[in-house]
Amino acid sequence: MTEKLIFHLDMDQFFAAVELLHQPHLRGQPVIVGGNPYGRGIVTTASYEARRFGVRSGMASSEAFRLCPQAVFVRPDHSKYCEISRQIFQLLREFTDRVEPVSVDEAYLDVSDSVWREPSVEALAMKIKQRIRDQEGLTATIGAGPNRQVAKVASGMNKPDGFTYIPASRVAEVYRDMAVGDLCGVGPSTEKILETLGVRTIGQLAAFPADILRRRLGKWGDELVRMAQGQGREEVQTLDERPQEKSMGHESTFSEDISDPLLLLGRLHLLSERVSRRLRTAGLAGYVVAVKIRYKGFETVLHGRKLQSCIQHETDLYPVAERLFHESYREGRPVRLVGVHVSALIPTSHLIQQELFVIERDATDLSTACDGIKDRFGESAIGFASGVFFSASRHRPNSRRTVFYNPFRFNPLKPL
DNA sequence: TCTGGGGTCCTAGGACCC
DNA sequence: TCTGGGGTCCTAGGACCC
Repeated sequence: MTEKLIFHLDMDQFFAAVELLHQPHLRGQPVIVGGNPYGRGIVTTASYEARRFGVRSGMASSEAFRLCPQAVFVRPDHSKYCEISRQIFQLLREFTDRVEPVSVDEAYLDVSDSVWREPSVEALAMKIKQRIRDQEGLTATIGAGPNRQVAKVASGMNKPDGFTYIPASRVAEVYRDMAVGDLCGVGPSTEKILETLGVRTIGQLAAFPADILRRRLGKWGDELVRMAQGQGREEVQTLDERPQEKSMGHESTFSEDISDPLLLLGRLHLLSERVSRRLRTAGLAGYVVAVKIRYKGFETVLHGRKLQSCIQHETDLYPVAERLFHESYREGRPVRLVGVHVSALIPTSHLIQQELFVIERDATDLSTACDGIKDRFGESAIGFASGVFFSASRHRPNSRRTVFYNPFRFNPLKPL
């Protein structure tokens, strides 16, 4: 059996790059795609110019603004990114039919069968990068290796617009002095645990006794050692092969903390509607409902329950969410976020036995009618009265337009 | 400084049954 | 009256990823 060759492709500063394509006059300036710097948003993507000021994705927008007050803040426009992403994935399938999307801007490609048509691994990677540049005007970084984990580490080594190939024979040498945090799956918490064991580099991790690690990290300990030794999954799953979703949910953070149960329930109602609409679109129903409440101070509680029969419509989902909310909400405490999640999903086509899936005829008719209106006029065109309060205030007429929050240009939120 | 929203996977404790 | 041990299911929470 010949060795596999996996590519990990990562678009460079994708959201920011797309914004720069649409607004070329912003080139060379620090651009931050993310939430309102005066509100509770976070940075989704920072351009490389903004990163020079220490701005990182995941950081609070307010913090990013403090670090880089001259930055141009742009509200994310996901429909724009999805469209370009779709075109890129289509292009990738010209090189191999084994493409696995990880997110809008990331994919694994199994190029084991196509690389032989090219003079080298690098030549194939350059060809793919060039195609993306020609067609979309965007740059990508590619990492190559014998499996997904190695390819992923490789793509992280040389960004942006880079290419790195780590053949199996060179993994140990390349990994030896790299930080354990460079492995995908090792976050701050695992890194801290490893540090207490005296493990800082991937080389040290590869030689660490697996049984000690297993005691501290469970199964994950074994997996980590294997990853550090350069082993990993080789298979790439195309969209058709991808397993069905396991859970679906929506949550939303208030611009200010709220402790009025009626307002909290109003938002829960709106979220229940959105979740059930997605369930219907996907042809799924779920047995487990959970409500999430994040209080002021970030303390988060999740309260859920498995139901006798599975549900799909908001007329079934919301009452359950409401009950769960009343069971767990600590009266009077300010809340920053609420969420509704449905899991233990099953395709409705599998529900042949009538008793397992009792749908009220009225609920179906109502949902179908609402879905039709939303399809034609948009998501906020119709909703339950208790949810509309937020719906109306959130969806301002110009909310689809890119908004500059930068106070030196235009600040719709706070006078200087 | 103060932390979005969409997910997946794993663990641990308690209930319950045999 | 006190007490096992294994297995499964449910629930809550945490770590991590993009």
